Amino acid sequence: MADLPRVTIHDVAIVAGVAVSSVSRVFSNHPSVSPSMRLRVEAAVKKIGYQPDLVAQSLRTGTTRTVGLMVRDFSNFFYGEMTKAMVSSMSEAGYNLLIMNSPGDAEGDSKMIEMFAQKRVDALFLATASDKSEVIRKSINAFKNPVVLLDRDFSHLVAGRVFADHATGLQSATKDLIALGHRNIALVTGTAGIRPTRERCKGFNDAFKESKIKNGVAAPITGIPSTSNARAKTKELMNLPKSKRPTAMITGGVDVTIGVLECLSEMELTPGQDLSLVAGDDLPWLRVLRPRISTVSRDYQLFGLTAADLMLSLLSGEKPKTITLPTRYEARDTSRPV
Amino acid sequence: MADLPRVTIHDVAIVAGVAVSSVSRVFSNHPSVSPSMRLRVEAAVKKIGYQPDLVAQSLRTGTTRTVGLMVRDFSNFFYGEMTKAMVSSMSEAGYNLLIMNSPGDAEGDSKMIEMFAQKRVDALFLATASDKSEVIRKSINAFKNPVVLLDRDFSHLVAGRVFADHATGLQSATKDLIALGHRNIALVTGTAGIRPTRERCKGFNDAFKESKIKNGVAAPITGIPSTSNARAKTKELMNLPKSKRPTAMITGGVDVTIGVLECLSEMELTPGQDLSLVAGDDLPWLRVLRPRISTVSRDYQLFGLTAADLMLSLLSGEKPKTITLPTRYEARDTSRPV
DNA sequence: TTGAAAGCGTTACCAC
DNA sequence: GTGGTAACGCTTTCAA
Repeated sequence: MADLPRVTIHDVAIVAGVAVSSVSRVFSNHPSVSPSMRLRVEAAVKKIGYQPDLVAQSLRTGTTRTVGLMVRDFSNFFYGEMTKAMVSSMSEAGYNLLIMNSPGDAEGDSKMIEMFAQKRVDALFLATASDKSEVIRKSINAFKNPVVLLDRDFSHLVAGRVFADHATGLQSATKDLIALGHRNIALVTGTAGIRPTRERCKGFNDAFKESKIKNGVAAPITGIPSTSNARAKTKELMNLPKSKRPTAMITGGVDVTIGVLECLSEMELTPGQDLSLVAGDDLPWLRVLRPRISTVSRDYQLFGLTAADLMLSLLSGEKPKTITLPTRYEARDTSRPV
Repeated sequence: MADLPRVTIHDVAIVAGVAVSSVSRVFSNHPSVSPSMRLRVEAAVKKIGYQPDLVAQSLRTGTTRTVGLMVRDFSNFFYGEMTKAMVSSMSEAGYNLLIMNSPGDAEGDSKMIEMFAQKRVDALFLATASDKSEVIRKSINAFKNPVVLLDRDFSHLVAGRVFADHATGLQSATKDLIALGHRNIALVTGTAGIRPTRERCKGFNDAFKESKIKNGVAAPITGIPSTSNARAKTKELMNLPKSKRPTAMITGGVDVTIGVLECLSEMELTPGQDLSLVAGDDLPWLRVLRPRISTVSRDYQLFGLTAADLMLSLLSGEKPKTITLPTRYEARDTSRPV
């Protein structure tokens, strides 16, 4: 436990018999350093095992080579895949990721962002709990380094944005179900406070408008944040009198999908038979389920990769832009005629 | 983009008309600071919107209140749940998590650990690619702050350890299958370079030894790291002539489970009917699968929580210890007589 | 209780 | 090309 004193650039200077500034130059590949100097310094470094202190470097240079990442739920498969891709890309470029859980409320998110600022991160990846909150918007605005929003759409905010085109996928799915004769379709999804939900609702509603059917029941059910919530809501829907019960369901988000499936399986209802079902997000294990569930899918890792690329471009001084990634509706065994 | 100069403790001192040291004392709740001083400083802080610079603090105090976390795969459900729990617990205690992907090889892991050291993290959570590598052992040893190993068991290393008792769960599962008449059971799992695999093999082999059956084929198949590998290996096994084909399979790890299920479903083989199957790790969606797959389950979030608690105890100066968390075999529809 | 000043380990400017 | 030195923003003695 004896805290042996740290080996500093000073020690290297002494051992090599040169000035600290020269040692520093060697490390930063400064143009004007003689070969002999480089050799002496490198020998000394090897001899005493010096490693630069990144904290001191940060204080001096004002850059930490650390980027903050805040999401709501790391155990969510989408965020897991995304994080994995981001960590790889960013670390290749010499950046580390500092992670925080979004507390789930605006005040909390705001505090987190300020925390990141105090840690002096060079940039921020953000999937905030809401993208309509003025408090959050303010703290993002106060943060003077690059920001990339992950499927969040604050207005009047200079930031990079990566979007998934949920609307188009959802619209295709809904149109297909309508074409199959469904009139009462339930879209069960998360809070309207964030973009993905709003986009899903939009695609859903647009499909109904477009097809001009009468008696269509297109009431998106939002505010279902968790697996257990989704399970309960599904039960409620399935227990409705037959005339009011939806003949098809569309889920929004991975948690909701699991909850809906859990409920159906509890109630011994078979999707594709007792009702039609479209999962609003793809999951690897959906492939082993029988019947095969229709999905609106997209590439999660690509999302992370794209966000990282965008971030690196911002970090190198380019202008923020918005990139929208496609989603694709895949009809499988559970898109059936009424 | 005009980088307005940072508001420092110095500015506060000037505005409040006091010394910087006094401002510092107010912030660190030093006992000897008069109420009037506190008021003046707080007013000044509010007036100019000062927020302490954590990097400068770190350099001065030698502590970053940042803990490193290295795992192989954030998209793995287990690590996701674990990470989530850790981030919560640690951040409650005022610590942030800096994350890195394990490159998957010893040299890479070693470099990452040195990187963490340069970033001066206060401690390290580690799920290394191997726990038999001397290179990795050395870099962990060179790291002078607390370390908690996540289901990794380096010998001769002072570190906290959190283990899952895979052996017991696997042993129960294997015994059950043997009792059901299975003699040729395939355990398909990851690399033997890490503890979970070794423990699973141990439990598996112990069950065979203990039951003293003759002609038992107990050859664990290790070195299957990914979903696609598992799928290929399963295909190979299922295509074996009937006399050599296993009548039961046990998977080790979440990726393997998915791969095996994918293959079975491709080959139109039904677990519980065409062969018995035990998933060596639980997953939330296993509950919606029919037939219901037998599993060896454990509490993932508890794992993260326990690791965080252990870490905090180390951080407060307590001695490292090893905590082993239970696993539980749950026979469901896919543990069937031969 | 308060203030002055040293120093944490770097980098970058300025002489030489 | 190299060396000295002043910061970076903070905490922590040490005096007063």
